[in-house]
Amino acid sequence: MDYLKSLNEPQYEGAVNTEGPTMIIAGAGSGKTRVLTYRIAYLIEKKGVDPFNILALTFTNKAAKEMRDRIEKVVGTEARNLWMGTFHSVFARILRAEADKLGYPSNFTIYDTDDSKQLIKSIVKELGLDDKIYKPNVVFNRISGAKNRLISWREYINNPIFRADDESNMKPELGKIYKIYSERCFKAGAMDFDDLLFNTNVLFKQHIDVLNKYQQRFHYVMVDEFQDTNISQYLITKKLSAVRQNICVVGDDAQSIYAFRGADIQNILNFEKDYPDLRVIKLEQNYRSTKTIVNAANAIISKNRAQLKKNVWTDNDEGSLIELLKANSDNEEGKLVASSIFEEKMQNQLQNSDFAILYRTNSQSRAIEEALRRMNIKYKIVGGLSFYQRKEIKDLMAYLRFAINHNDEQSLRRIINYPKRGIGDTSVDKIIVAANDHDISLWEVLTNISSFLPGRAANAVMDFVTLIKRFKHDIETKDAYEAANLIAKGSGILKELYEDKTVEGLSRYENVQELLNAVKEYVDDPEKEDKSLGAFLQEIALITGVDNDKDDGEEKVTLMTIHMAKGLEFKNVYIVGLEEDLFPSQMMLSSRADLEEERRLFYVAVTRAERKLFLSYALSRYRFGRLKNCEPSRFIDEIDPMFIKVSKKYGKVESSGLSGDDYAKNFINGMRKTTTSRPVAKTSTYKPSADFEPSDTSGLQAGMKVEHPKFGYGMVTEMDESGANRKAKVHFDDFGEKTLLLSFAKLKIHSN
DNA sequence: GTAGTAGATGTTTTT
DNA sequence: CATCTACTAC
Repeated sequence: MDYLKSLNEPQYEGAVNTEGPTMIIAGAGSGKTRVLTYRIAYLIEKKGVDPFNILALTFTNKAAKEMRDRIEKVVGTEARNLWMGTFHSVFARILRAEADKLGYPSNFTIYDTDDSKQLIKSIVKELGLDDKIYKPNVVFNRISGAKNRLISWREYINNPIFRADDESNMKPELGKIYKIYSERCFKAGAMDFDDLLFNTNVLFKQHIDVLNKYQQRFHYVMVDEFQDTNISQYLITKKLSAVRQNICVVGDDAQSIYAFRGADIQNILNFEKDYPDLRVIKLEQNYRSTKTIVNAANAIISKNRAQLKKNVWTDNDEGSLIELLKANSDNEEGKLVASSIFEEKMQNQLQNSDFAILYRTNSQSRAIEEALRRMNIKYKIVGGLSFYQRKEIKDLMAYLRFAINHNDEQSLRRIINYPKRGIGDTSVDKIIVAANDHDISLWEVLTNISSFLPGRAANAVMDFVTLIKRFKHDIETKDAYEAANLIAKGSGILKELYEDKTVEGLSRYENVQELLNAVKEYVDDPEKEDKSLGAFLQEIALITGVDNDKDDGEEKVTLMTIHMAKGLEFKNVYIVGLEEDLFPSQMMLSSRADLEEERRLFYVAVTRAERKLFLSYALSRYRFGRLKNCEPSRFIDEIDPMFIKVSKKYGKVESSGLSGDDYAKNFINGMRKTTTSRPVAKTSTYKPSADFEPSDTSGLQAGMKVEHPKFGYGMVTEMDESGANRKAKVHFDDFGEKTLLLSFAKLKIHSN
């Protein structure tokens, strides 16, 4: 038990108190994974628990794999038998085994978000509804939200509150769409991500014997990142541990960043009520970061209203100040960051892998990438458009999926006319309508197509059916690799891509080959028992971009979204694009709770840094083909200026406006004006006059009336000249109180 | 009814 | 900037 000696007191408590309900509140960088790892190792080694009886749930496959590796290092290969994985993968596995009890085939397809949205889109179209009002995104989120709160379509339709809510949002048909969506998924033998959890709940509720079986199996249940669980997930773990009560959850309310996915911070805040004899352990010592970073992070999160009491502190050095870089444009921002990395590397003997660049949205990576390439700094992007989301991969996967599950509507839509075989949209719509109107399966329509379509189209469909039957035969008689190869060739996808000699076409062809290689690797892996194509598809259905990152051993700077940065740490971290409306995102600013989530997101990002933290923002950004004005993020103001050093070295803002890159872009776009302003928030009717000319703000004082090009008229309530930047608090008529950095704010002084 | 093309149109985060 | 939509020609 040597490893236990390396733990501090609360960590040790967390590792050895294995019986009864336990909640570990783990501040950022406090060694939570370590505690969880040793806890499991302790159970196996000291308590002699069979790994088969331990269930450990994580949020990403990566986290699961990492923890399994770490446990394996301590207890050896026995750790392989642990039930460890994401909620989705563990319960998909259980659902496959019990699928018949819910009326699903065991080879059910898993729809990703893309599939779900496509299906919603076609349903909206079939119902003759306006897709400007019933936007697939919005409808999907509403359905997803309902499922995550375990509200079935029946309950949804019968609930007057939802109805009233939807009607006031001008979307009275949402319940109907939810119903049809659920029915169509069921008919297609498909579950979406939320169904994996929703249906597990249904399974455990309807089949007590099944629940009992798994209650008997899992003697110990552990949940990592508990703050990110939604109700649906929480209830599953609660049910599973109901008999033995050995449930241990680890989390940090300050790091809850998945509310948009239904994560409910109340889970962690209310856990105590559900388990009155709960043991609560707090890990408050941060081992990762400097005092400056810990304090700056605490400053941000302390502004949140709902939180658990916790005092994160560190013994580490004071460290250097947080550097604030400002740039004229996103391209210049990229250059600043790239050259800063270059210098840091030289001065402090660091490697590329010591650096991470974090951003709020994936699209922000472009400008950074360009700059890094120019300075010849190697980088890798984690996440983003994952391999399995690429069109060519999805196409081939659709063939594989459909050859296994002949009722998978979304896959059929993808492949029935790709490559082109003379079956147009109208025919496809007819097929799907026929299946629904006559209440028969898609495959039945396809195999009896002459009753539904006129001659020419029917012939094309019959050829397609023959093709699929052949593929099915291949799958049943050959291993996954051979079958996939035959399907790639037989479908015509390989030929289609091979003939495309453009750069993109070439890379698509290579990607398909890459997928085939992945199948081969799977088949050749001695640890995999089931070598069928079905088994392969099941395994990769829940794999995402992060898990897929291949390491070729080269030292690289890591680029990723802040969400992906969870659980990682780097010596130097750059957070870019710290602009109002981008981070915090304007889409999130509908309520105070949403702003709190953005703060937690920022907190997570900040605490990734071990030694140095760089914040940067651009005053204008080239997005979606347009150049837009930006303002520095309010988060900069929420950190005590004591911790910030405005970098003079890099942040040279020239008054002339645009850098070379942007001039070039403007020229190409034929734009004479340097910038166009961002659209104003919905509630506002304010439009700045065309000749808006900012005034000199040097004499600005509390009580003065001002005009802002975006926020309209307001009154200065407070001036702050103490820090590096002069700031003014302004109460705007339409937008409430804002803090403005005066060196950037475009203000017109009207009177006093 | 299908295929090809020119023009319009969004754009958050992840399992 | 890639994807979707509307239009035209077969």
